[in-house]
Amino acid sequence: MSALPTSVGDRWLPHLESVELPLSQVVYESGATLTHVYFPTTAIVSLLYVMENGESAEIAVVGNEGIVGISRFMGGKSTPSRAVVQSAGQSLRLNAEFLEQEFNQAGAVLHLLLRYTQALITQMSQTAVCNRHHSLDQQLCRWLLLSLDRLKGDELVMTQELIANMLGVRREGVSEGALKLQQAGLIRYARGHITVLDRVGLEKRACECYAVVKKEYDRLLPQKTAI
Amino acid sequence: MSALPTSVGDRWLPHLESVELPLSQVVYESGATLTHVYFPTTAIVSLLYVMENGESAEIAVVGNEGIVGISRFMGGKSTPSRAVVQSAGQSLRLNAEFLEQEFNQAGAVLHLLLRYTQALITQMSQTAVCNRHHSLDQQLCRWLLLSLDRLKGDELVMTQELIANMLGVRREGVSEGALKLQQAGLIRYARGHITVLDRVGLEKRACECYAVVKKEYDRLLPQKTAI
DNA sequence: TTCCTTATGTCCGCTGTCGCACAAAGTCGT
DNA sequence: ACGACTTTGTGCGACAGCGGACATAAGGAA
Repeated sequence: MSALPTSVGDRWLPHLESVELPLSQVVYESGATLTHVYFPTTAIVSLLYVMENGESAEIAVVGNEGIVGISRFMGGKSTPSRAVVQSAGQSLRLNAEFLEQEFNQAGAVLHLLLRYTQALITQMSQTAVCNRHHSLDQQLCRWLLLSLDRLKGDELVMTQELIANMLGVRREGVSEGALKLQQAGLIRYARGHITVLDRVGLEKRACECYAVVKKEYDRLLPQKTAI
Repeated sequence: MSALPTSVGDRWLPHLESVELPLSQVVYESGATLTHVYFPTTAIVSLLYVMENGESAEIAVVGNEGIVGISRFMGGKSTPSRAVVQSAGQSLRLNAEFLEQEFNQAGAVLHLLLRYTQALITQMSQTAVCNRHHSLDQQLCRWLLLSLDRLKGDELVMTQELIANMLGVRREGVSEGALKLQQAGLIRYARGHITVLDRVGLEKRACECYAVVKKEYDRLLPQKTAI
């Protein structure tokens, strides 16, 4: 965060410490609680996800424009993406300006919002890893499970075409994958209706990505959350 | 954010509004400034990235556990990933507890940190899209450019093996890609040293992902940032 | 019922990337 | 200068997923 140290100036200076970061040094380990947050000046740090089998993929790269360790704390007005309803239903809605006022007073609500953001970031990272390393069949299982967790019951109302669009693959690939799952007795489907028969079986076929995301959501957003 | 509305209670209630979200509705469009933030109850909303050619990939899925529109505002203590130094050099370091105290007082520093977080999220999203849809050659160009932006000069000190690990691909693939770039006169390299000769040429060969990420970093973190 | 639209099943050749094996060339320590 | 190690080049078979073309089947509307 190149502009940060100089402008914050006097208040931060006594707490800022210059360190060397040699090649291949692990700045923080998966799952570890950070003791420091880093603002690289000339170093570049890669955020990397390492899978169970040792394969890995870079999620992002951080240089002097940024911060390593955002998980230890957590605006523009828009984001370069689109949001599409994937399943019809109800929703609550809050005025953004009001939310902004709330937010400016910080407090417990703020921290909840930020924890959710961290969970969402985990999901995005895992999506990147999954896209790189896992088969269409595995990704289909992951996707079904993630959707199922967000619905009551065991039925999804969505066509294979829609799923293909969400995963960014061909519809035919989803058809073949779904057929295998049906033949294995894990799901049953017909014309836009998918019923999950064997949830545990799906979890076994899915890659680790589903479990990682689920675990992190549970950790960061326990149901008993009280503000 | 299932726990949020009930616990915040009286203060938020007058501002909360229940709406229907029909299938295929666009909740917010790429690049648009949001007027509302959504807390789905029974609906599921997919965050989708649409490429220039119309192909798309889902970045994340949000149900009643979450929020649609985090870009309109923005804590666990760790994250399920590893951070590895990718290029030796110096760095500043700030005590995390001190940062947390600063943070709790909100203010301008907070907003800068959150804007950076949003830029980082863009990079993660784009990585996921890129992994899904673009060739190794394109991704190599993107990666070289992103790294180059974080260094002074035009030379990268890193082996093709390391690059392969970062991209999550085979070393041989990187070798072939690098060879093409050298034969095209865009780069020159030897045993862990890569010199970029034609930056514009690299940008032309890269997929749109590089430009999207760069543009968003520039928008959210302009160099003249003052606190 | 009949027709039309939507959803799913199946086949084929093509291409990019993988996994593996090994050669060639450069660098470093002694 | 020599050997050992690191880095890069190259060839080859295997295979997942793509693109395209069609066939089949299940609602829904008239």
